[in-house]
Amino acid sequence: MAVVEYHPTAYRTHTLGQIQESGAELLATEVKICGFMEAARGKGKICFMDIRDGTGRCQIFFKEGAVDEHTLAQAQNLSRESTVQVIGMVAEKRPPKVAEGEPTPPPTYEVVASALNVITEAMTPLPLGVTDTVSVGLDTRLDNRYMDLRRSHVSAMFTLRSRVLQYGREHLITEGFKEINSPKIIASASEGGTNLFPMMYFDTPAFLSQSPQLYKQLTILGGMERVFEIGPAFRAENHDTYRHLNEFISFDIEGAWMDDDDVMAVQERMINHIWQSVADNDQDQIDIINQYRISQDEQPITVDVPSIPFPRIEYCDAIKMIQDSGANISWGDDIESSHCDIIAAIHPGFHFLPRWPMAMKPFYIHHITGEDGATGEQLSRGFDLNYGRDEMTSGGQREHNVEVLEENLRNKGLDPADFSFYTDGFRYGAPPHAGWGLGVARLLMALTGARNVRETVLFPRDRQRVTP
RNA sequence: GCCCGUGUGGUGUAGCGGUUAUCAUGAGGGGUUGUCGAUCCCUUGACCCGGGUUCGAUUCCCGGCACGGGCGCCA
Repeated sequence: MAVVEYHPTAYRTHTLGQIQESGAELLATEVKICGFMEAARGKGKICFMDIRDGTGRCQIFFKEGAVDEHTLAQAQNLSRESTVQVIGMVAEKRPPKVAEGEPTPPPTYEVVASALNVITEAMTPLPLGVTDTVSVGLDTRLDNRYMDLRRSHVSAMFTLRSRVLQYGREHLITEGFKEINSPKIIASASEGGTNLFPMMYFDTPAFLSQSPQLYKQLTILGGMERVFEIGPAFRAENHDTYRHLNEFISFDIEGAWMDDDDVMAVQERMINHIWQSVADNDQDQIDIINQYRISQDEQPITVDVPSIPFPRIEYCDAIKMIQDSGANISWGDDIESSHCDIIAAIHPGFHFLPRWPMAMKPFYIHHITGEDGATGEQLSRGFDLNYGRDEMTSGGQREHNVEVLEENLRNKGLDPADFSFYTDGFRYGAPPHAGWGLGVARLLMALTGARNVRETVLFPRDRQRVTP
């Protein structure tokens, strides 16, 4: 992971993180620092102020004599979450009293203030307390996300989200994938099936894209070999669950000269790399989340790097597994949430579900004629990746033969003519190819133990919420 | 969209056909303190909206709105 360097800015010479990390070298150095005022203790001749910036926390010590009376009073009466700029000297903090026999903790650092500049004063009361021990409802948190984000475990969640995307990118680049951006305003349904959000594109009716699928494929037809995209997808579905949003970030790949097994292998290598990198670099963020979880009487989470290959449970075997447990399901039925619970009881971690019936998969999924399931019906080269009961990914080998593609479209009740912008791309030489789309928010849920996808999305969009 | 449940200070909660409506956290004031989940004292602030039943509704009933859980569908 790259080393981060914070250069001085117009407002500060050092970050609070730098003061804690390099306090020993900075002793007796004058620094200018900024932050949100988290807590102020002391009403007499002294005041201890904890401030927080995006890199860490620091205690500021105000004392009579070092600052004038007005400054001391200002520090003592400042409302929580006000933003301040402080000038002072770095000093070693007096160690806290430790019980007999306890080891002395390593030195920490503070700033002895000589000047305080209140940048903006926070209104009171706060819509939710940043450091309060009371729990806050999700709706209140989302309505006031700017304040919720100041809470350390929430901040840790989005730091991890950034890292997960970074490690995912990193891995795919090492396997030769190039990052692309496909249009989100489209003229027609890209897959059929789900409901799209209609919109007006000047005078032309258009839609928000539900998936980059067809565009990824066009880049493969264009010879780009291996591509990935991390971008939004929009679905106008009336679902209302812990794992659905109407706008979500889809992490997609597509690769030429590959089949479904090949891209499953890419995916498990990528997830393994992400988990391994988080375990190596980001335990501090996991610790912050765990500290909060413990305060809420929840089990702490551990980053268990999943070993590869992940288990593969073919559709036919999954149906058998579900039937054996006593549930009522027949070949050709969808595997529903309650069925996923049955599989998850046996395979609690990541597992692939390959070889679904062709009838249940979209038109662009490839099938090998004669590759039939238990009841003699055509299987596809489509697969899912689940973590526990939750679907993370849908993917597969794509159909590269234009005649078969058009036949598939007709079989799904779609008119090939509506897809000519896409099917025409297959008429001039087409490589076999495969890919998948992964829900980033769901992957974060798997990593962090979040039980609601809204925890892993900054400003979620669901049926009831378009704001903030 | 369907089924079930819940709406009480800023936040999170307890509770009840007639209460001084509980507790925590916060906010305001003060005391003490090189503090560090600071602490102690005082003060402050709430029953989602509309209709009905009732002598009386925050409590019961109906409707609305909002939220939570489950399901369908999906990533």
